[in-house]
Amino acid sequence: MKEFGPLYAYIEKLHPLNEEVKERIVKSFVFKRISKNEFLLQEGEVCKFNYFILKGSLRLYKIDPKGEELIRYFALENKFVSNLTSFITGLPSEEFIQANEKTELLYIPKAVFLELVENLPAINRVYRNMLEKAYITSQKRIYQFQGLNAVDRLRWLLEEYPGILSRIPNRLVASYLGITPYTLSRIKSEL
Amino acid sequence: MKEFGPLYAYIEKLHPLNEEVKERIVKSFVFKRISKNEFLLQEGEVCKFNYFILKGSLRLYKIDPKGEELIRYFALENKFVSNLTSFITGLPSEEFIQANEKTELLYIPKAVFLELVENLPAINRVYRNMLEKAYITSQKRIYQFQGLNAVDRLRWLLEEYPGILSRIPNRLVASYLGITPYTLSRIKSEL
DNA sequence: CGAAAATTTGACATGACTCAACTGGAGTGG
DNA sequence: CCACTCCAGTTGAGTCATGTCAAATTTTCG
Repeated sequence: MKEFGPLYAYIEKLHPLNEEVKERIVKSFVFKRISKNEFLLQEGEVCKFNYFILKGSLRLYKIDPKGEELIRYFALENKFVSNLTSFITGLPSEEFIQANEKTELLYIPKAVFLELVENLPAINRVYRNMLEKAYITSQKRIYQFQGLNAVDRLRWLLEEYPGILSRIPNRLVASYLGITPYTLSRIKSEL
Repeated sequence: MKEFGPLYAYIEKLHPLNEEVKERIVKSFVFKRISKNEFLLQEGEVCKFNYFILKGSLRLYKIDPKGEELIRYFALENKFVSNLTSFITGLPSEEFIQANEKTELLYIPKAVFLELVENLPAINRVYRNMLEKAYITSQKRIYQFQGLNAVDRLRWLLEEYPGILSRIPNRLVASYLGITPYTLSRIKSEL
C-alpha cells in the first residue's frame, strides 16, 4: 500500500500513528485515478466523500447567473478536500469539484470517515484541522479580495501556490483571482 | 434575568432547553453594556470570550498595510460573535472587534464555554452551528466579491441586512463592501 | 500534421478611485 | 437658543485600473 505514505505523513504532522491505526486507515480509504476534467461532484449532488489528493489537482467552483465559472479553491497534492458545506449538512452542493489534470486520490465515504473521527484521535484531529484550515483560508481570501488589486493578488497567489501558472490553465487562475484572462496575461509581465 | 430571553430563543431554535440547563446558562454568561467605539478585542490580543449580542452591533475588521480599516463582518442582534480563529487556536488576533453603537451583550469565557460544549448538548449544537455558519458565510462573501460589481454587492447587502444604511455609518458599510464611501454614495441613488 | 483551444496583444470603453469642494446635521459652549 | 465646529455624506472633474471585443499567435492534443 505504498500510496498511503503521503497520507500517513500528513496525519503524523498532527498526531502520532501506530500500525493498528494505519491498518484501519488502509481499510477505510479507497484509491482512485481520475482523468482531466472528470467531476468528483456536480452541483445539486450531495457530497458524500472526503478526498485526499496524492497527485494532480482539483478545483472547486460554482457557475454564476451569467454562466461564468467562479473558482473558489484549488486543491493540490497532500490536501484533504470536499465540499464541506454539503458534506456537513447533507444538503445538495452548489459547487462543482473537477480535476484540472490527471489526478490520483484516496477517498473515504462520509459515514466511515465520521466513524473514524469518533474513534481515532488521529482522525478526529485531522477533521478539526480541516475545519479550522477551511475557515482560516476563507478569511484570508476575503481580505485578499477586499484589500488587494490585481497585481498584488497575483503576487499573493504565487507565494501560496508557487509554479501554479505553469501547471494550471491561466484562464482558471484568472477566475480564481477574480480577474479576466486578458488582465492576467498583462499583469504577468509586471510580475 | 429577563436579558436571557433572546439567548434562550436562539438556542431553542437548535435544541430544546429545560429549566436546569437554563440555570447553568444564566450562571455562565455575564451581561455587559458597552458604548459606541468601545473595543471588545484588539489586534494582538487573544480572543478569550464568546459574545451574544442583545442590542446594538459590532464590527470585525483588520487594518491593512495602508492603514485602511477592512471590515469583514457586521454582527447585529441575536448573533454569537468572536474572533473564531483566535478563540480556537489561542493565537493572537489579527482583527479588532469594536462597537458601532451603544451595545448590550452577554459574554462567556472560553473555558466555561468549552465546558458547556462538552456537557450540554444544547450548547454543543450551538457551537457546531456557529462554526458551520461562520464557514458558510465566508464562502458566500468570497463569491460575492468574485462575481459582483459594486451595485450588485449593495443589493446583496440590503437583502442580508435590511435597513443597515440608516443604522451604520456609510463609511463603514463601504469598507465592508470593498468600495470607497464616494462610490457607495453614488450607487445608493441607482438602487 | 492540423484543428481547436489557450494565450497574448491592441484599441477602446467603463466602472471605480482620487481629490477637492460643497452641504448638512449633531453636538458643544457661550 | 444661536453660532461654531466637526464629521459624515454628497457631488463634480479628471484619472487609472480593469473589462470588452477582435485579431494575431502559440500551444495542446487527437
